[in-house]
Amino acid sequence: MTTQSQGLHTHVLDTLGLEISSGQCPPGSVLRTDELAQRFDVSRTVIREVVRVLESMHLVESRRRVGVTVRPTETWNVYDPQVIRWRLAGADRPRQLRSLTVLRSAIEPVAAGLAARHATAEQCAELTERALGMVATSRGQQLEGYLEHDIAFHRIVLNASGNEMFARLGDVVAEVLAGRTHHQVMFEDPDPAAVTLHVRLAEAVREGDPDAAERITKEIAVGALHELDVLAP
Amino acid sequence: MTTQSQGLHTHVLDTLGLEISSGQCPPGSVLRTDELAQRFDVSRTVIREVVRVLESMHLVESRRRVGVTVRPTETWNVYDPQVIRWRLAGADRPRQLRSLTVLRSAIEPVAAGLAARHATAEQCAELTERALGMVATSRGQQLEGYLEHDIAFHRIVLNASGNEMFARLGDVVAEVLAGRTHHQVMFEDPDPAAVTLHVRLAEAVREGDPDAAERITKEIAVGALHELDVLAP
DNA sequence: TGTGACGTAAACGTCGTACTTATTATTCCT
DNA sequence: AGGAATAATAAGTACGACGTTTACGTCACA
Repeated sequence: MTTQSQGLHTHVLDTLGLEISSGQCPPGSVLRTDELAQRFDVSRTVIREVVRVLESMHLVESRRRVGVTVRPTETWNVYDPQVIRWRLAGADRPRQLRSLTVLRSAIEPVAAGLAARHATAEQCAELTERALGMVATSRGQQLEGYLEHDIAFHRIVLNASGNEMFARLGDVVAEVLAGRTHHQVMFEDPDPAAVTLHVRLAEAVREGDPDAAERITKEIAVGALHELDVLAP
Repeated sequence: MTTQSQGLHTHVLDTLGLEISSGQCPPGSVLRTDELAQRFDVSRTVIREVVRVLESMHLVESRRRVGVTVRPTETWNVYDPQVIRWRLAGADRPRQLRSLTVLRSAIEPVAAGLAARHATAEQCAELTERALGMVATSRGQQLEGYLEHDIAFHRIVLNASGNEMFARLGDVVAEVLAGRTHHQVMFEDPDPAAVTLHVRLAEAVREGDPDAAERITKEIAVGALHELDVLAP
């Protein structure tokens, strides 16, 4: 489901990554390259390359004479978008969503403040456009359209902050928003208050008011956290 | 220099990663697996595994009939500790240090607030211990000892926040602090004000005062940013 | 002259096998 | 029982072959 067929490597990586991050292969489990090669009906070469990638994500550790052991959760590269995707698709999506939302609540207000200082005219324009898009799709079960605008909106803010680390968090935010829309039980239209806050944030950025931008973004974050508390205890 | 000789793979990966992230192979450059194999005097197998890892970090992209092309900076996994290490060791360490410090200034105050709520007695004890260690090593050119305590201190705060994403930022903070101490021109002892703030933060966490913890951490962050402005324009 | 189809070669992708090396477990000797 | 020699195991590395995709040049045709 996650991957089409763009290469054996991708398929095996995706399957193993998902199995590991979903806890199906708990930390300490041992995998053997030969077994994996047999199981996926691919050569050991492919398996080795996959293992090397998983190793670079600190999901596994490969030692001679012992095999490929799954490492404890604390060592995983949880900022790797791939890992995030796997974990959001797996077992404890709620816990994961909460962690990520808390992270957002720390980052995005600061990023919005910086954006209010550094945003270009073009960025302000697109931000407003996206906010209006959110308004337009906020009623009548247009969740997919709303999601698209929402993701774009937050991505612009993060980019406009001018900080590379913030900007690169755009993918993470996208995963979170998408995860919320798709997996969560979202039978209702988005919270009107949130929509309003996005419009006001676009204004604050356009007017170059860092304090307002930061404050408003904090409100958005609080709302998101509250939403999680309500929907997933 | 970065790596001893724990495997050909590691050596090649480290060399190539450094060359790419230092801009020596600018985005758009094309590498050929055969050439690399020849250059490092290893088999294509090793090169392929390295390329796969670099690909998973989004540093390169491998396409048939084209070769391995270096991707633009915006796509790199800048949260990967390995990438961070490479970039800090490379050309634009100043810019990198600034980005990371801004990131810290967003994360750590929130993390400290959470730590004040969630920290265990044991964590409080070790935090105080580390703060005292910083005091003890703050004078008389004991930079290495100070660094060790500093890193441990911030790691405890991030861990005590109870948020996995924050906790995993410990490595990043460690890299930043180490980079500052080692590469920056630090001919003087640490700022006494910073030392005091750490002691006060340990107190605030111990007393379970989230607001104070957040405020004090913000001051620490401001100090770190200011220090950067002074030392690297 | 411009445009399209077509063929070709260059590079990665995959495979199988053989060999090397590190590490663990076992055995054997004292 | 304890320690040293030894065997077994699984990953690490190498090499060579073939498959597959695809950029690019060629040629024919309008």
